[in-house]
Amino acid sequence: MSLRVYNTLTRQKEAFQSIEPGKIGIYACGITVYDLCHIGHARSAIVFDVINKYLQYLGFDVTFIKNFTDVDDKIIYRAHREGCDIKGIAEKYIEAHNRDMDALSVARPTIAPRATDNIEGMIRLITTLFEKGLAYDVDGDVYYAVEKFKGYGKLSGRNLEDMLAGARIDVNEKKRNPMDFALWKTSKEGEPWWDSPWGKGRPGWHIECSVMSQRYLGATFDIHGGGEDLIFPHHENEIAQSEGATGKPLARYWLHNGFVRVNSEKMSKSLGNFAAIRDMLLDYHPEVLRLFVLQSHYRSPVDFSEGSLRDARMGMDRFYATLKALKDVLAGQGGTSDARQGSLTEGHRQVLEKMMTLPERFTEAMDDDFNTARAIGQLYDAVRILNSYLAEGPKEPSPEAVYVLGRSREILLRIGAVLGLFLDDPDRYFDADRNREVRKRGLNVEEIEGLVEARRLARAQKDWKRADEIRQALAEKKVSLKDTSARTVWKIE
RNA sequence: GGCGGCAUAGCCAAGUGGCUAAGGCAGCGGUCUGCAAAACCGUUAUUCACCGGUUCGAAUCCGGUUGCCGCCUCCA
Repeated sequence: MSLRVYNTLTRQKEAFQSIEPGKIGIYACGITVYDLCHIGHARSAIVFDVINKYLQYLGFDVTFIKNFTDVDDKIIYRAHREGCDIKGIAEKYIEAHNRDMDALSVARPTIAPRATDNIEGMIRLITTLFEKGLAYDVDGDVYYAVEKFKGYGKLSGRNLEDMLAGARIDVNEKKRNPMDFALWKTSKEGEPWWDSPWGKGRPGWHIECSVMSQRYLGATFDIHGGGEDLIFPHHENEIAQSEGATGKPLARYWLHNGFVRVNSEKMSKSLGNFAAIRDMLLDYHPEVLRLFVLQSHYRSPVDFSEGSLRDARMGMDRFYATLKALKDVLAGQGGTSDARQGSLTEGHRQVLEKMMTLPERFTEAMDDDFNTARAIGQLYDAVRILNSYLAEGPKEPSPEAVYVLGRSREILLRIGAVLGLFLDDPDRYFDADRNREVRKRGLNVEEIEGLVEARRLARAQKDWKRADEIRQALAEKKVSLKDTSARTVWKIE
């Protein structure tokens, strides 16, 4: 089986074939840099990060372009409010964006171009559109004449008549058709401006993506992606601009991720349920966020809530508990073994063979339109197999077991890396998790450890009643204890 | 008003024509444990919103009904 992807343009899954063998160009619409990134940005970024990494895992040489739109009404407004220029706002939020993305283990794009570095290209493209009769200017504003582009509406599945029937379109006397959109706008007093054949002005919203995608990936490239809300008007307009100018298809496959909701309602500023990535990361390990996102298919809507994230945390704990067990067993053995695959006895061999089918089951899931949810199901299966194997084996693992566990861990980590999971050290993961949970619940580490110590003394005297009272008291604070032969470890439920 | 999507166990969520309807969380029974926790084993949907139809065969295709949601305006 080979890769199939759902193409918004054709509304069906198609066999994926790159334009150039072994190479893939992806353009993902980045953010407009006027505010902190929220979990909707996080979802989109994580989804396309996994797509990027998976294509690389398949052996493709991927060029991944994600832009910053750094000139726009909202940025101008923000700059006015904060008393600085748009460059200052852009720098601030690009830096914040990069920090958030790094924290989420989202790989940096191959190139992250900025709109304001491509003004000349925009002017050239608009000039071409003029030459093709697709653009017109009115008092320094330039519009795209959508009626002149016959494919207009093909991506979003609309036609101009239907859209005009909807009454929510700006009345703008300057436009020949209400659906025409701005390519270039006259700059008002106090707004940033660039010289152009149409006077001092600034670009419209969609033009930058047409220019930058063509600059870095050519007239036609493999994959264009973004959130589903960009289908219309943004991507529709990009198609009109790019294809209108070049006469060639802009992208072969259009991929769009579904929306994020918060507590079952749409995330919006007016509802006050905007969750910044930065704030979420105070409460959850970044991989908990990734796991949560990847547990649903990328095109389905996803609902963030405390409960759903708690479940994701439980799942992530399960993975890391196994990784910790593997780490501990292998550390005790120096991680090496003389055993060989061919000489393994029955039980060991079966476990290793199951583990060795994991990559192929993973690929099968991912090849089906990046079905990360199914892929994660396979990882849980693998974890259960390993836990069972660990539970059955003797305390001191045999060289065979060390070999099997070592190989298994490699496989797990290699696949996890494609999803951006299992990148942390298990001990660090649990330490950080405990600190976060203690802080979130306003608990006191010294107090908990004092009680744990008191219980240890009680247990040493076989005062089970006292020991159980302490356990009960801690349990009420959601602190669970685990007695091991050496010591008692605790964790927040 | 136009366009589109979704409806699978208590919750989350795969599966989109045919083996026993993945997996996670929660629950229950067991093993382990002083008691627990974790882990493991077993168990939890004869059924996929509802009604028709196509088919040897449908959760999966078609038509209708109901409910929820998104886009059509800035938006990942």
